[in-house]
Amino acid sequence: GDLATNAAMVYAREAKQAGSNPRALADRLVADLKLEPDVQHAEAAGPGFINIVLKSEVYEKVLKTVLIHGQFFGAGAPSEGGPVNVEYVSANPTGPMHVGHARGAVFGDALSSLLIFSGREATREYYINDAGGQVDVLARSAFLRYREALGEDIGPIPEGLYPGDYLKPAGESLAREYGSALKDKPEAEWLPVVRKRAIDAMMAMIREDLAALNITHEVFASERALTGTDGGVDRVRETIDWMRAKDLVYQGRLPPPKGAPSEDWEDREQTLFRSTDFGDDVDRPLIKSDGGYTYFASDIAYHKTKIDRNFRTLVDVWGADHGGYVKRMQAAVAALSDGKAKLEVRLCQLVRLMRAGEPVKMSKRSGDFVTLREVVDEVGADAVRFMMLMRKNDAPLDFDLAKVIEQSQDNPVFYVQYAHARARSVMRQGKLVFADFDLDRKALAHADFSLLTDEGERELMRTFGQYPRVVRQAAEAHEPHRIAFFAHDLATRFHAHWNRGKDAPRLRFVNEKERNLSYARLALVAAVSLVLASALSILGVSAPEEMR
RNA sequence: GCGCCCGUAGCUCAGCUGGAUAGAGCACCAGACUACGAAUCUGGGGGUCGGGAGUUCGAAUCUCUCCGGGCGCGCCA
Repeated sequence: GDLATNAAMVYAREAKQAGSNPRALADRLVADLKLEPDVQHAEAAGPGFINIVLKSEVYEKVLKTVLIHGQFFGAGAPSEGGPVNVEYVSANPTGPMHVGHARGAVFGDALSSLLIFSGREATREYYINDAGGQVDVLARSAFLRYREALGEDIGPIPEGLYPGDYLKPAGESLAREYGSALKDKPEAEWLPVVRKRAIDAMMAMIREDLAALNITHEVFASERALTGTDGGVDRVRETIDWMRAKDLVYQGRLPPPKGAPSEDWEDREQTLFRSTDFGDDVDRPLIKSDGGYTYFASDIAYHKTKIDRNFRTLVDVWGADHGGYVKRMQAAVAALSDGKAKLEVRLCQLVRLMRAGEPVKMSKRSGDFVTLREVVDEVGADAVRFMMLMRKNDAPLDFDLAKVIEQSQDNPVFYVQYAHARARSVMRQGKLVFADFDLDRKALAHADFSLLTDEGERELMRTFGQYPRVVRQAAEAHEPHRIAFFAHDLATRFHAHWNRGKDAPRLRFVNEKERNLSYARLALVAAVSLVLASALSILGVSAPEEMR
């Protein structure tokens, strides 16, 4: 592939420059290619194209390499480009995770795994939005549950509060610890206590939701801690002062907003970040009229901690509804790092949860939304993860519960897992027929690969021979879905070749009369299962020995 | 009005960063189980890659411009 492309490019360039005879150029290139050590045969095809056949040693080398390195076949050389900071899941700690959150979570997690696999360092971070008004609403909602736990009839949950049952345990725990001591105090006194308890309870729940999806973060950063409101250093203030000293912040006025006319618009002087100097459309306020920090201000402070921790490559995974926020955050990172650090933002489009073709309604306010946990319990973590990764992150995703459980070919998770299980099954069969076979992968690496001459076998080797390249390119492009498609492709070719053996018994992997050939073919099957397992492990999906 | 994302088979989506006749799955039609696992496979029909212009030897891919959809547009996070 690469060779032919390069040849075509050289051909085109020279043909253009010299205006010389294209045919002669093609012939010369073919002659050059034939001298390449890996090339067995080359011939001119269409205009500007050359067909190349590789020597069989190339295939044998790939197969041997897989068997020697196992699941780490395709892993890159140690880090070039420095450590990467991957921030994902921006769920507010006001309730359980829902399916929309899962997409960014799975994407960020798989991206991190992919980067690490390809030889880079990556740190997974979760930014807890626990500083705004929403957590006060959460606290008031929890306070109701607290009174309820004390035996009070609280009636229907008032409009504007979180109605979900998930706050009941927090209320009960408050009742156990404080009895009725908080009940009649003014809000200003109970709010901090209840808020902390509620946030902790919600974060514990979210961590469980994440764990159910096999997602872990190394760093949990609290916005509230950055603002120093509960004691501690006010990092946001420090950051704003630091920026002011560098003339990145000034006092000024903004033009009124363009879109839908807002009635509460009030022209006033405020603290602004010069984001327009770094590519943003308008300068952005850092301090609200009530004196509190804007979300942007604390987010800047948070990203400064990343730069201070020597990260120069930052990846943030957000929901698509935060798209309007990208430019200003990139401007901030550029300003904070003198342009040395780069922030890439991957936006995840919405997930539409479906059941048998019908959209499932999800409304957080009303409390009747489908939680991520419910979905994971219903279809399993593997299915959720794989489905989320079978799409580019910037395309919308329909997630149909019925189809995921269906376990048909409509469901790529089972298709790929089945290929792996089938490969393992063939290995077991081989051991049954030839009890003395050593099927350890390093032993298999000494099989006689020159016996593998069938085109279907060659095709399999060609396919997983691409794996290192796919990994490298997926890592560079920050696109873990390519790994999912690669795994699916390899699974397809393996299933196809397996079925060829059903029609033509001589192609079967295990033939009692063909001892050496069977051993070589089992080596091939082992390689398929190893590469499939490797790809699945990057995606965080299990590679089962059998399909139950 | 402005910014970002998307538009590829009836449906859901790939397309290896510009290469050959644009590919899968679902659905539809016709086939393969006395089984190394049929949760699989084989074959078939189905396309002006939203429209137009440009760059290039060469465009689904890059640029511009329309059309259509999604998200966002101080002091919500």
